Order: sequence, then C-alpha cells, then structure tokens
Amino acid sequence: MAIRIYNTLSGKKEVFEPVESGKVGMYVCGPTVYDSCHIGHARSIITFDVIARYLKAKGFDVTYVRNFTDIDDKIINRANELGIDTRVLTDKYIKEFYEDMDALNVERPSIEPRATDHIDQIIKVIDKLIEKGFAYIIDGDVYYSVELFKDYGKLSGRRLEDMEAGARVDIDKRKRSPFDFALWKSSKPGEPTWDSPWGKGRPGWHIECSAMSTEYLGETFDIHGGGKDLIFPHHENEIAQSEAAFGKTFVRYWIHNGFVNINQEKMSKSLGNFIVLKEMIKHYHPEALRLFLLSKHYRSPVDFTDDAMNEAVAGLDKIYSLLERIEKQFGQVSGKDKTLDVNVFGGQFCLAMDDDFNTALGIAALFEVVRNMNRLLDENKNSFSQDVEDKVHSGWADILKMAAILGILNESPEDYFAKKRSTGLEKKSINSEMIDKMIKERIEAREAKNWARADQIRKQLEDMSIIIEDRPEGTVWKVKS
RNA sequence: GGCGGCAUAGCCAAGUGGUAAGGCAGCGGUCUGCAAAACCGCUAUUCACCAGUUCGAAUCUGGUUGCCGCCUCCA
Repeated sequence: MAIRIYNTLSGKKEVFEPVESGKVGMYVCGPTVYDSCHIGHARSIITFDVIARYLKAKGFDVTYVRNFTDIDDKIINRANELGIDTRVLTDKYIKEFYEDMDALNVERPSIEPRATDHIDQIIKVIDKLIEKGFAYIIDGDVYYSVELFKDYGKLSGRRLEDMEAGARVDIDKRKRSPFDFALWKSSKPGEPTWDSPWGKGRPGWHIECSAMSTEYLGETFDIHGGGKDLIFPHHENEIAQSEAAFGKTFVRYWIHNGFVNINQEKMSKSLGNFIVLKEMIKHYHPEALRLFLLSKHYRSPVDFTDDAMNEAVAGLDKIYSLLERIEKQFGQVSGKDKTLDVNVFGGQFCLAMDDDFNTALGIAALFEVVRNMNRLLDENKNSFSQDVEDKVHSGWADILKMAAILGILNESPEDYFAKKRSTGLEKKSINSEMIDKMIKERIEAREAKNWARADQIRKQLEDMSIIIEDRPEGTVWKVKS
C-alpha cells in the first residue's frame, strides 16, 4: 500500500515515491542548543520519530539526519552571559537533550551532525553560491541575493513584493534587498570564529542545513521536516541556497508539524508559559505525553492542558491494564517480538498511517483491538480453547507492534503500575507500608465476612486517594490521579 | 497590509462526495458481598451560519461570522 504525504510545497497529499526505490533520506531540523527542551520541541521530535519508525517498519532503508545548531547569536549571547565557552554551553545542552530524548523513548537518528563540525562543507556551498553569482560579499559578510532566485517564496507561498508592505525587517543599507540573509557573518571580538576565504567569521543559520543535509543525503533527497514556524524564512532559504548552488530539486516532500499551545495560548518565552520537558516528565509518564501528542493530527495545533494529559494517562492505563491482564493469564509474551511486519498486523492501523501518518486514527484502531481483547477475555473467563488463546496471542502481538511505532508500551505492566503507585504516593506523601497494613486488615475482615469493617477501611483508603480493586487473583490498589 | 489554517456530541478528536471512528466524562445493565476494573447498551437525524452544485455534501463552490498561526529568533 502506497504512503501518501501532505507536502507543504504543493499544499496537497502526494503519493510518496523516494528518489531511490526502497530507500528514504530524511532531514529534520534539530534544536539550537542554548536552553532546555520544551514540549514544543517534543512534538516535532516525536512526530518525526514516529514517521521514521513507520517508514522503517514498512521496509524502507531510512537514513535519518537530525542536526544540532551549535553556533548562533543566542548561543553566543548565552555563553557570554555565563562567561563560558560556547562549546561548553552547547555540550551541556546536547547532553541534556539526549537525556530528554531517552526519557521520551525517542530513537536516535542515523546521523546527528553539529554545525561547527561542518564548517568546511558550509564554506564550499557558500563559495559555490558566490561563484554562481547568487551571493555577494560586504566587509567580510556574505549575503544571499534573494531577488536572483526566481522561485523564492515557493514553499511559504509569498512573494517578495507582498512581504515588503508589512515587513518588520532591519534595514541594512548595505544589502541589496532587505530580505537578503547572511550566509557568513564576520566575527566580532570575543566570538567563536573560523577562517574563510572572506575573512574570519562564522556561518549564518540557514546555510548549515543546506550543507549538512547535502553532505549526508545528496543534492536531492526525499523528506525534510520541522515545525511549521520554520517554513519561512528558514526552509525557504534552504531551498534558495541549495537549488541555486546545485541546480537541482532540493527536497521532494516537505513535512511540517503544528504547534503546541498551553491553555489556548501560544507557548512562548515572552509569555512565560513554556513547559520544559524535564519538569513535565516529573508529573506525567513520558508515554502519556506521546499518546497525547499523537492523538491529534501532526499538522493541527494541539492545546496542552492538565485535563487533556489526564485523559491520555487514563488511555495509557487502560492499555497497560489489558497487557497486565493478558500476562497474568498467559505469561510473558515471547521475547517481545519487535519485528514489524506491517503488512500483517492491524490493517486499520496501517491504512491510517499510510494516509499522511494519521496517528489519531491509528490510535483509534489500537483501542479497538484493546476492547476486542478485553471482550474475548471476559467471554472466556473459565476456559480458554486453543482458538481463543491463538486470538489473544495475535491481538497481543498486534498491540505491541502498533505501540512500537507510536513509541509507547515500552515498559512491563508491572513496572508501569509499580512506578505509578510510587510516584502517586510521593505526590500525596503517603506511606505504602500503612496501605499494605490496612489492606491486610481489610482482607481479614472480608474473610470473616465483616463487610462493614471492610467497607470502612476501603472508605478510609479512598479518602487518601487510594482505589481498591478486588480481583480474582487478589486485591490490588492504585493511586487516584 | 500580504499569506495560510481551523470551526464535528459535555470535553478531546478522526473523517475531503454515499449517509457521523476512537478516547475521556455521564447514564442504564452484566459481573461483584458491595465496589473497582472489564464488557454490553444509551448518549451528534447531525458536522459555525447562509446560498449553490449534485441522485446524494460534514466533505465541493461562493458568501457571512468567529478563532488561530506565519510574515522577526522560534519545534
């Protein structure tokens, strides 16, 4: 089944045909490493993590490149404020970035280039642009002349004439057009600097992505992704640079994810409402964040609220509860089969994913399997025929395969619920030994058929936000979230 | 000023021509000592509004209203 992708360039869904059959080259703009990641970064990263996982599962040989922007005005400013070397700063935030990614169960891309490790490649591309007449040098700075690239604006759908009306762009009289952007910036005292044919300086932002994507994926590659906010000017400029320098189509499919809002407000540093990943992970299971984000289409805006997150937590609990139920009945799944034969499992899930990576619809398919499994187990409480057991095993395998693409259900149900209990207790400062003692007393009361006493204890526990479940195999408890 | 997006039940949300997925919450039932969990059933004759195209529209066209994003660093 063919995959269809919404291409920002055409504004339509198109059938995905890679440059080279069976292979996919994919480049996604990674973070500028001068501060902690927030949930907006998480959305972009998780969106493309799932896309890469799915393409791999479909059998493509995927080369996934995600860069680190580690030289930039914000980085220099922050390093100066702290009085440290930019490399010390960027190393620190790259390390933190990896901690966050691991916590979110994000797979590592194939290649993660840093801009400062690719100065030679960057200089070569700039050189080519100067040679072809698309770039000009002023006082050691090199600018790209947007008016000379006839397709300028084709990605963002704007024309230079229109933009000039309401432009809020610095007027730099030396530039030919106010929209000309820097390919190379001459260095000021105290800034990190590299030698170049135009004097000491550092690369501009846009050129690094043109240089690094081409270096690893070739002059034309399949997929380029990033947040919607990068469409203009960043990706527009990448196209201008790469297509002018190499004279070829730069990227075949442009994919852009929507924003995360917080309580219906745009998340921004100036509003002070951005949520740092490290903080959010303290309150919610990372997989609940994945489930929450993937429950909406990747191109739509999503509104982050505690209510919405708690719904995602409830959904995740439901799936883990089923896994726990199955494992209690049938034992551990054999070695957690992660081989993803997408042509066999969850037909509905694959159809959804084939249609522009519709994870929301895919998750609906996942929940339907969950309900079917629960029903099957309910209907066969006492005896399991071989037929039923086979059905359970196949549904179970399907769930795990879908989950592997969504990047959830990475823990055993026991660990998941145990962790949930302990963090829940921590939050409410309750002692688990006391709970165990009360539950033991309640079990004794129940055995003596002293229902009044048993219910009294249950009420006491409930007042402490502890919910009791008397299952056939024994009593378990949960912390109400 | 220019460009683009969105409006579906109490809430979240999928669905781009064939008669409304899924989740959360709620109600009734099964199960249970009673609960909880799970399951079953119910919960939008209707998809912001108006007009049009069509045998047929939430889905296409035109218009109206409301909300949002981008045009400046930004996932």
